[in-house]
Amino acid sequence: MKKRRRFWTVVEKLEALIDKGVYPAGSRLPAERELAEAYDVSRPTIREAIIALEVRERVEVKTGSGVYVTDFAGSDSSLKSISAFELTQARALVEAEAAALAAATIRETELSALKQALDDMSSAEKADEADQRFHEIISRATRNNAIVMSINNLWKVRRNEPQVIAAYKDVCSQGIEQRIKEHTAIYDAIAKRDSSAARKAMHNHFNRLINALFEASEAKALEEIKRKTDETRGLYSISHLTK
Amino acid sequence: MKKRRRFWTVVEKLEALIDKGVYPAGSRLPAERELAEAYDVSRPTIREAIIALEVRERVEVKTGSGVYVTDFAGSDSSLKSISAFELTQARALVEAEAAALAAATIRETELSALKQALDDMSSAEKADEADQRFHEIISRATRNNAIVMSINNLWKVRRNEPQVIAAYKDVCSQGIEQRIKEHTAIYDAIAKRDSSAARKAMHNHFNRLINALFEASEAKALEEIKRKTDETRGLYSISHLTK
DNA sequence: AAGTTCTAATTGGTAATCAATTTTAATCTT
DNA sequence: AAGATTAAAATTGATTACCAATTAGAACTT
Repeated sequence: MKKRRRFWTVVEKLEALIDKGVYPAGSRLPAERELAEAYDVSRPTIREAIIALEVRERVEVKTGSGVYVTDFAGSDSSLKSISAFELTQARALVEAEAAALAAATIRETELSALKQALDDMSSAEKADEADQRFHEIISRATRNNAIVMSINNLWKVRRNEPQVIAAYKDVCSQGIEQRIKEHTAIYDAIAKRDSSAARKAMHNHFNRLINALFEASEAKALEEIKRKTDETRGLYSISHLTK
Repeated sequence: MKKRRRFWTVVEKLEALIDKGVYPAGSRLPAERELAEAYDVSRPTIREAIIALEVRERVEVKTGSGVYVTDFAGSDSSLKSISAFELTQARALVEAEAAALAAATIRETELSALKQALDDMSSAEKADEADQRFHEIISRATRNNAIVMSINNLWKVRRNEPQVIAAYKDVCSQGIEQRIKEHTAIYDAIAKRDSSAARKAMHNHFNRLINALFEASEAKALEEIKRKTDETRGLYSISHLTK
């Protein structure tokens, strides 16, 4: 599986070095010829890699001078380490309002699709997909592309941020019937076109999630403390001396 | 000002042709050598341009076969034509909740910065910048990076979507004292740590904006109708015959 | 010390060449 | 004639070598 073009591997290596701080923001990269020798590729290949980094706005090329690392500090604030708590709180707020809106604007066909998603949540293998579908139907039912975009972006964080994925992993699997119960409440409220009930039901759903996240993280924190304590205990223990 | 590297001009031309539909999604671009001749540059330069397009995910390169245009239809759904109404509604919902949260979590230093932004709104040239700063301080005061991200993304739409820019242009300039009044109400509510008042004040602010947008678009629609009517009248008029 | 000039380093860009891969067409086999 | 095999053509992948344009810094002059 080495069919990828060479410059991509150079891009990855250089980007890793930039992220690692070996080439800090504002600093100059080694000359193209040096890089070519260092990575054992030709100069055009290095040029291609630099162009890729330039398109990604990681570096800036100054003719006759060199390649300089872009100051990327604030620019990538969109991916500034979002925790599972933050994400869930944000989702609670946005999706609750979306549900309230959707209760007023949803169509019959969407309502039946929502029911279908709810039913699909019962089967274990479809559950996660159905969950996502459920929320997406509601977001689209708002007839507001800005809201759809916002919720989509939050889902992107949900899918891409490692710490979020890890945190949700522990929580999602447990309490399936509880999850279905909450989604049913959301569905019922929307079906009744009751905006404030829909908002409340959605809030309730996410509240439970946040609490579950809290408990899980508490449990993990306790475990961590215990582990460290054990380590320390091992360090200072004198039991091995008396054995 | 032609210091830009050559491949960028090629990138622009090719991207324009792709957008225009000359090279539809899935179709193959001409061979590198043909492109090199067509744009009167060398083959490496064409390669660089293609790499730039590849990094942007506009094309896909298949070794020995050719360069194919990526199907970009659904991928860019995040920017699926958001109207000023949609954006404002979404901002109303999200920023109102942010204000409610911020009322509980804001610090004194942020509060004074908020006051500063409020004062700066009085001077005409700083007004827009101060407005943006005002809302950003609130979003950051939530201590929730997911919310900050969501609001930032909505601001991106605000700044980049042409139809949104045009719609806001007509509205923002008028009613400056009204705008300050609304922002003062928001500030007061947050300063009092009154979450529901902050939410309400923010809602009120955006409601006025939506109404203003409505009026402006109505006025424009009327104008458009009148223009078209005049055109038609001119077309069918017999006045020029009797003159 | 300040400004100027020159030189070396660096990126910008091209041409020519060969390798690897894919597509296409021709050829062979059944 | 249909299908499989093979060969050729087309295309991208990558390198070497070369020269031009720009920049940074050293050396020089005043």
